[in-house]
Amino acid sequence: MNKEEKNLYDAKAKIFKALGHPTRLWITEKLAQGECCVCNLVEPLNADFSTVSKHLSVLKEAGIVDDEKRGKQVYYSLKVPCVMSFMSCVEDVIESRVREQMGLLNRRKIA
Amino acid sequence: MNKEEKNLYDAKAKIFKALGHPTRLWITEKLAQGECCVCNLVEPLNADFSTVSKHLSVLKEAGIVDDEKRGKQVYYSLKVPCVMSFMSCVEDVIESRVREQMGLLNRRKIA
DNA sequence: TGGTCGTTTGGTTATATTGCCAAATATAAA
DNA sequence: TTTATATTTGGCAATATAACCAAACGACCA
Repeated sequence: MNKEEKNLYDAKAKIFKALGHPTRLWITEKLAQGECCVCNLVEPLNADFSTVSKHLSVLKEAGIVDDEKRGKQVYYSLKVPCVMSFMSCVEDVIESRVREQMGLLNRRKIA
Repeated sequence: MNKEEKNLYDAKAKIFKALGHPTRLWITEKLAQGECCVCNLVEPLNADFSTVSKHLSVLKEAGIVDDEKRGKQVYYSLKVPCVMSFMSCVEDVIESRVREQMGLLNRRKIA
């Protein structure tokens, strides 16, 4: 893996990393339904304003969301809708894990 | 966000997190081309055996890869091919970021 | 049985991430 | 201009992650 290749993998990993936090994932899905100001994210997340703001900046840094200041508020929006199309794959992974674990339980029952 | 919902987001985030490391991303793409034993990953990654093994266990924990012991070797394989279909989206994100940055450069040149 | 090869596990240290608080900034309203 | 509101930034403490080394494990071979 040369330096250039390494940079590409770093860049890709950054995007996955940005999505790799429950709060940021929630925000991403929320934004998939339409733009939203920070203030409307804070309450449902039950987190500090600064915490939400920092999560948003991680998503922005990764190129996943966009922000636009309008008046006193900053509106964030999902920049890359294709992110959402991956969610069903992610859910597949989870489902298959659940199924496996049930399988293990059943085998234990039988034994 | 109730407890059950929180668990779902944790589980989803875990999958993104697992992919959120350049080495693990590289491994994932490598496995997309076919199964591979640990020994064949160590050299190209230029990393310690134990390091690679730990990365693999993160991917396995997340449900992304499967392992199978055959003789002395352990073969890992990509369990969820749909992961790869997301890569093009990730590359889109990167490309759009690059394009933006070039835009900024040009504007600076003009100014 | 003993050796060794491929792999995993445990421990340690360095580094990164998270979440909260307080303070700074910016826009709008009084 | 002062005040209030929405957001970001900086700093700090707690926690998580990463990489390396050494040691343990398990399958095969002599």
